[in-house]
Amino acid sequence: MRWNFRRPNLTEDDKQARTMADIARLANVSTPTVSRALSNSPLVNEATRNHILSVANQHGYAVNRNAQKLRHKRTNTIAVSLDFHSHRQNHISDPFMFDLLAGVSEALGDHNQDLLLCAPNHNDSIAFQQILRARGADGFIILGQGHREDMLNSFAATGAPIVVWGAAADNANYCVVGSDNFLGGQLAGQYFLDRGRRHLLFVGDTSYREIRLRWEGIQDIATSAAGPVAVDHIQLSSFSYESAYDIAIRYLDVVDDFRPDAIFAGNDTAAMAFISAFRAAGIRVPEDVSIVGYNDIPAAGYFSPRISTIRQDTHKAGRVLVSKLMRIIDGETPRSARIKTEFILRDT
Amino acid sequence: MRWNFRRPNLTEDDKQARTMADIARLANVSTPTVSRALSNSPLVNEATRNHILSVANQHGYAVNRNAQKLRHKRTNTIAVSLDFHSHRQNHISDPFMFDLLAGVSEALGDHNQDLLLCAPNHNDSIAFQQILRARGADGFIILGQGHREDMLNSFAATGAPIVVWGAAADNANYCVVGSDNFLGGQLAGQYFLDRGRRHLLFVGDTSYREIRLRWEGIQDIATSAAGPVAVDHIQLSSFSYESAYDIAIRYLDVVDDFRPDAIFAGNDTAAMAFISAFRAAGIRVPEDVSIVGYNDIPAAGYFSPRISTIRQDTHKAGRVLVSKLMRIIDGETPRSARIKTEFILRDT
DNA sequence: GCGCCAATTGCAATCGATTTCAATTTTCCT
DNA sequence: AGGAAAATTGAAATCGATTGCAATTGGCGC
Repeated sequence: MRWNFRRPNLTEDDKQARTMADIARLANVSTPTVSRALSNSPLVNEATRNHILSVANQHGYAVNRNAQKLRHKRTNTIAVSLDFHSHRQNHISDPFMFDLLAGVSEALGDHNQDLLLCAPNHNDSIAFQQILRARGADGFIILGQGHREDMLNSFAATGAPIVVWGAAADNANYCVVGSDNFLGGQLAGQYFLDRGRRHLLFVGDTSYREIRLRWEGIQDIATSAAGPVAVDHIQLSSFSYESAYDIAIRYLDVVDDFRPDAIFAGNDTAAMAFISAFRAAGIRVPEDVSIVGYNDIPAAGYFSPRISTIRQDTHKAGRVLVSKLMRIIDGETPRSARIKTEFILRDT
Repeated sequence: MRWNFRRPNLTEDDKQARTMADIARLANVSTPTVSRALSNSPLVNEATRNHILSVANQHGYAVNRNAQKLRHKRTNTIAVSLDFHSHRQNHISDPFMFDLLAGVSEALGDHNQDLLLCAPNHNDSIAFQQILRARGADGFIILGQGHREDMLNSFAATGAPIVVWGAAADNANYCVVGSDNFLGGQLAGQYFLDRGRRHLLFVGDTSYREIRLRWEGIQDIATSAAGPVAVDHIQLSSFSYESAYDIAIRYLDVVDDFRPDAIFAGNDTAAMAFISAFRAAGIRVPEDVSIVGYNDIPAAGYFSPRISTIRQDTHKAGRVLVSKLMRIIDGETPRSARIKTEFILRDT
């Protein structure tokens, strides 16, 4: 029983100083007074408080969070749902989610909230409901791409405090924070037009709303441009490099009438795959084809050629998600938000 | 107050069915009976249990976990410490930690444990102790590179149930799970020798024990080889691509007597940086120089050239970390473990 | 019909904190 | 000095579950 080992250099009293009652006894006061002292209540005399605090410190006392949560009916815990499984299944290798999680973790720390990390097995809201009902957390931050929107709507309709990373549907009744995907598409489109490109190609899985918005952004720029601009689209079904590479090769085989001079990829990995495939086919990048990715993953900066891309401020995103959720828990109904999205010019 | 919204299609009773007492009243039994029914105690009559279960289900009842934890003095929660801050600061872009976290998350789920994600501000054990004392978790899984080993030793000495990802020091009194770094180094070294390479260069920050072991592994192979084999070393101080690239360039400038014909990099990102720098200097890879990385990040597979590397089974790692910790919590003292480490042959 | 044992069930105490309210002491003013 | 008001403190109830022990019921053998 290694963990019952007791540090040798502490006083006899210490072994029992685990509860508030212990501290109270040691400090010659009652439990309520200890409680008040520890929570900085103005009701307790300063001298008394200092005494209690020093006793508590000496004994390395920490308030039992479970008792506290039970009594307060508030957990100061936020559940973060991250679908590792589909992340793996879709071969998403972008470190994007990790950065987002880091931002959320940091922001929750600033708000003194604990982070309960959940990986929902099924994409239904029952598991979520249970966590709330069991008072395991006060609210939810839902990360990961491609949520069942109807599920989230009904979950939010129960009054559950949630914020969701992604792109908001028009009928969403919950708070969504995400990149400005439409703008991202416009930025890429404008860049292409500025370079005189006229045959644009969008590569990405438009069954995801976020990706679809990127597509719509580039279409928007194309239609409002002076002169004719074509926008084609290749559907992707996986986020993996290999899959994108295969699709690029197949595309080159099949299509011989239309040859794009600019490609906007839904993510950087796909952009790299297309560059490799095109180069293998003797098409020069960026001379023959301009390429823009999305997310600005580290590899985008050191791929050869260095990939121009759309960057979103992930750290800020985490912060915004948390602050929105805290406001929801406090009774407000903050609006959905889009975070800053910028074009990163590199070689392609 | 959006979250006080009540679903309209439920019965009147429902609004009060939040506690065990509510369910007891609705089922015409006492609270202890409900408790026993829900925990599948053999003490309760089967018919009674079924009735109670159906009532509880109907009302979407979930046991209050905080009350339960308080009473049981066991939280069924594992704290996972992940130092996002130093991760960012060191510009670690490998998705390695994310994969590890995914594995841990999945394994904890299988063990019915909740995952409390902590990002310790200071690298001292006080914050950890507090979590244990406050009964926020039953044990710790510590991820991330470069822990203060003395800190972990003293933490473990208090009897805290912990497992640590990394490489074990000889005097470590806690359970460590990690890649077989020494073997990884040997594998890389053997590969080089098999190709007839004689001037090996190790690139990595040997102040990390894990990295140092990789270095020692390749040295081991070199010294036991037939004939003379040189092993040089370049110290890295950051995990970023840019930093490694700069160091590679500087190295090429300074050194003109010794020209390595094989490079083993402490991580794939550094391997890519060195390849780029060497190629920019007109050195051919893999013709003039063989290169092996570590971790097998996705980019290693689609960098050009595709990078040979050492892969560790991250998912397995998460599983092992968790099972070791559960055993520690159950009173055993499992031994440290190394997980499978294999050489991945690609172009370099 | 009676006593005994096994099977169910409920009462009350408990886990460790917080909060209401009452009790006590101090302070301060006239 | 007298007394109201303010400042401290503690007793007891409470949060929502679990468990030891006692109480009730039914079954069975004789």
